[in-house]
Amino acid sequence: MERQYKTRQRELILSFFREHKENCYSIRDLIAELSKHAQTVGEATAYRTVDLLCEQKLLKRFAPAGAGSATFQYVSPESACLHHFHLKCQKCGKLIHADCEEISKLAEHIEKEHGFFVNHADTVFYGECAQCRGNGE
Amino acid sequence: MERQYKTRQRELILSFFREHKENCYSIRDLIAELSKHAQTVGEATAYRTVDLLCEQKLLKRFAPAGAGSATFQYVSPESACLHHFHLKCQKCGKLIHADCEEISKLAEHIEKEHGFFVNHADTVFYGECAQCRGNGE
DNA sequence: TTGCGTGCAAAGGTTTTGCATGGCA
DNA sequence: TGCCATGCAAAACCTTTGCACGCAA
Repeated sequence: MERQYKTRQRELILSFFREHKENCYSIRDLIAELSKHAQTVGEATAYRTVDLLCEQKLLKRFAPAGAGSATFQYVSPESACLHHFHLKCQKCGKLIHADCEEISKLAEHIEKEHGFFVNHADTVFYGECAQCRGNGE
Repeated sequence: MERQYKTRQRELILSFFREHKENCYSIRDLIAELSKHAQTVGEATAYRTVDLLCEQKLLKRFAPAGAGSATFQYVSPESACLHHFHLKCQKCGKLIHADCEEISKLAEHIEKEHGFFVNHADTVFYGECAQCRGNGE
């Protein structure tokens, strides 16, 4: 069933994201960061690889805010990202995994009272994290 | 202070969105819909106008799902859209304004317990609405 | 050796911008 | 009349795709 080859580029990209769990990167960023370490990956390959990793639920894709490009961030599969919500800081980019009961209760509430089935994977709370709020508004 | 002219195009675009509160439209959709009524608006003007309307909080911008283009939808200023959450159906596109206490309580919880300040304007719950769930999964 | 992966270049689509013209106030 | 708005065309981006070559297994 394993129809995929292990290549330098895929290892490189996955490692990069795994080593930078705190931030998200556009394809452009990714290539720039890799090139700092004298590593090169073709643009098309980068796009193809992040698509692959998104399908495998190893990366999360964030839509461009206004204009700009999509960004990607590592999400560990073991953290059960499919079952909790995500809080994304709009200032520093930090992604917080909120595994809290209150939030799941809300999802239930929305489903029962509003008849609306919430897609956890696509729903992100945007705002500002504790640290950024601390560092002067 | 009013540095803006009232033009046919702006009236037209705002009216269109106001008369179609239930759905969201890409620039391409918008121009197509208007042309059905023998109304024309240049593409550049359409982009410039929706940007303007977004700044004025009369439209809400939805980032493109995967590839594709951004879409825009009317949000009435009187409905206090800045203070409640939005549920967006990924099937039919309907935007539900959830003015419910449970949800505001959650925002408080997130702020108090997680130290994360939620930006209501940018946060959208994606999922599937009651009707679409009814019409066969 | 087989067939997937890569990289280049080209294509496709969306959004922005420059500039001359048009139109509101 | 003075500016802002419009529309066209061009440009700037972002992303996808075709194809020949490279490389893992």
